[in-house]
Parts: sequence; C-alpha cells; structure tokens
Amino acid sequence: MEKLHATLRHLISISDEELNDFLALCYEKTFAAKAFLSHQGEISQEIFFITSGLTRSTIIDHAGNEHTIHFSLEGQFIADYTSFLVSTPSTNSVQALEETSVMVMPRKAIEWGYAHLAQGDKLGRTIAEFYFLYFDNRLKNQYVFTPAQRYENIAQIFPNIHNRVPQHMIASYLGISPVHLSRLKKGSR
Amino acid sequence: MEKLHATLRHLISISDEELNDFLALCYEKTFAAKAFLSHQGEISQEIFFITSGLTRSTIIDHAGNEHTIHFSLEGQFIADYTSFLVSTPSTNSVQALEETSVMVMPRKAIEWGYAHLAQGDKLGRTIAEFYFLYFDNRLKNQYVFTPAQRYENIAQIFPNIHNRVPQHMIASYLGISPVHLSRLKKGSR
DNA sequence: ACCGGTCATTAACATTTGTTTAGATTTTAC
DNA sequence: GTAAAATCTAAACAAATGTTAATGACCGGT
Repeated sequence: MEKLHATLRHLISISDEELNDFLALCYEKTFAAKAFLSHQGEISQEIFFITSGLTRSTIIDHAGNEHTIHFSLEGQFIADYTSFLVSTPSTNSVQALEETSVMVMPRKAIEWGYAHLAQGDKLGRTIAEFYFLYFDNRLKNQYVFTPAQRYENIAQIFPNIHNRVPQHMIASYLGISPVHLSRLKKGSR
Repeated sequence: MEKLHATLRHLISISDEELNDFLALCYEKTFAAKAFLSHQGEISQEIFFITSGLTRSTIIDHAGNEHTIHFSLEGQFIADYTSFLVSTPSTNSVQALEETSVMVMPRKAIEWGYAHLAQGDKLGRTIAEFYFLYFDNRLKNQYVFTPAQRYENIAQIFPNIHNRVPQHMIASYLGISPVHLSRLKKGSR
C-alpha cells in the first residue's frame, strides 16, 4: 500500500485526502505462483499495481502457441490495458510467476480519479507516456539489435530477470525458440 | 488548419478562445517529397500534425542499415516523441514521402496547452493512450501473425499504403528483406 | 523524348532459425 | 523423500529468411 502511495506521489502532487479517497476504492490481493490475475477473453475491468512479485503476460498466436509478451515487476502497473480502454475481450492473460501481491484498482477507482483528482488526467498522461517510452524503446530494439544483443540487454529492462524467470520464457519474449536461445548463449561464450 | 481544429475538438472540449490562443503558437509548413521533417541526432522540439501527405520514420541499426519503422498519414501526429519527452537526441529521422503539409506545434505550444487548457492533460492522456493502443496492437501482431499475414493486414493500419509507398519500405517496416516480401507475395498467389 | 535512377521480380546460394528428439539435471508436488 | 514435471543443452535435420546479382519495367527530371 505504501508502495502505491509513494509511486503516485512521485508522479503527481496529490493531497492526503485525495489519496485516501482514491485508495478507499482499491483493495489488496495476493496471488499464488502460477495463478492468473486475468484471463484472455474477459473484458479487463481493473488495473493491478504490483507491490511484490512478478507477472508475465501471454498471448496465443494464430497456430495456437502461447507466447510470453511481457514481464511486470514490483512497482509497475499491469493489465490488458487495451481491453480496459476499449472494453474489448482481452487477448492477453496475466499470470503470476512468483507469489505476487497487488493493489487492485477497479475501473470505478480509475474513473473517480480522472473526475475528482486535481491532477488525475496528468497522472493518466504520465503513465501513458511511460508506456509510450517503453514500447518505443522495445520497438527500436527490434529493428536495431539482433536477438543475441537483445538477450544481452534484457536485464537492463527487467532487472535480475535471469534469476527469476525460466529461460524459455525469455526466449519467447525475444521471439525466438528456446533451443535457439540456448544456441546463441553457447556461441557468445 | 481546420483539420487540426476538428481533431482537437474531437478529442476534448475546448473553447474558441483556447483554441485560437493555442493555434497562435503553431504554424504551418510544407515539405517537398523526400525532404526531412526532423533528423536523427537532433533533440526533438516540436510535434507535427499532418494535414496532407505522408511521412516515414527511419532508424539506423547496429550494422549501419536504415529501417523504416513507421508511417504517418494525414490527421496524425508525428515526432520522435521519445526525444521530445526526454530531451535526448532523436534516434529517428522523419521524411516526407510525398509533398506533405503539417502544423508545427513547438514545445512552447504543448507546454502552454498543458498549463492553460482546461483539458490539456486530458488531451495529452488521450493522445498517449491512442499511441498505446497502436503500439500494443503492433506488438501483438508481431507475436501472433506471420510476416505474410502482417503484410496482408497492413492496409488496415495504413489505408491505401500500397499505392503510396514503395514495397521495399513496407518490407522494411515488416522487418523482412524486400526480396523475401516479393517471394511471399508470389507464394500467396 | 531521353537518360539515369528507382523499383520489383527471379534464381542461386548462404545463413539463420525452427523442429524434433534425446538425455541429464533441477525443481515441484505430494 | 520420492516420483513426476519442468528445464536446459545438444545434435541432426528442415524450413524460413537473407544476400547477391541480373533483368526488365517504370518514373522523374531535364
């Protein structure tokens, strides 16, 4: 709870009263390892703020294979935000990779924030800009670096990920097969 | 000019006076085909709104090869927005592919908007959310569809692009060689 | 109308990446 | 503690994609 406090105060100026009113609309929840925070096909009605633990987001491709498209760490927001924004069935599932505690921010809380927080829209803008930077960087990496280079750099984006996530999920994130990633590592030694 | 008018009014509610004050800080500019709206290495100090024409954004990879990472059409905003936000040298160049007219929105105008427009932050949030949706969709396509499928779908994202952009730039956008794209097309016939 | 450059296609060949299978090790669940 | 599952590596082979080079069509500028 304090973690979300600190994160919000870091992003915008917000009074104690505003903060309390907002947090009164949220609640805490803990998921066991491998539990799902949200499922593909459901319309996303909440945004999670991770206070401890780690999640991955997955998607199913045209051939029925699952891909890990994203990792989310402590201090980050996670949802199928496209589903949340547009109210379409989510294409992603979000799964805890460790025991993971989150603050659940229901749609009501978000909407209340935009309507009643003095800097609610600024908060939304700042978070959206943050994800713009993340996506833009990720896209550039795709064009600029080889898979081997992207593997070498991944810990800069997801600190300590090698100790927390199986390698085949990292390979999936990079868009290559686990066998191939193993090969690339061998080559770079 | 009317086009930016209409786009802004579509995104937020804004009074005539606010709109005029904001637009007074902007100006129109026209680029010839092949001219550069902005160059890699410079810090982006303005956002362009395309009123007519078409641009591409390019980036240079680790081996010195140029890639087309993005197209922008009439009615869209374009910049190296990461450079604009963080004030780092831009990694992208933006080039007109046809004669292209834009409204130039300098940093001063954007900042004025956030400070003085009643819904300035909401505007920023909405635009950032729009790009979130674009990037998220693009990322999912990368995992879910084959290059051939992505080629087939590209006109849904960039209407009429096949008649306006050379095929090798589309191949570059898709992340494949022009020779390979030609092969894929042959196979699907 | 011409000329030079850009562009799309094709073929041959090289390289990268995926798939399958197997084996050894580690982790997880009960 | 033990059995089952998950994980990583390895090798052999298959498929996808890149590279180079050649050709002809098309386009833009003069």
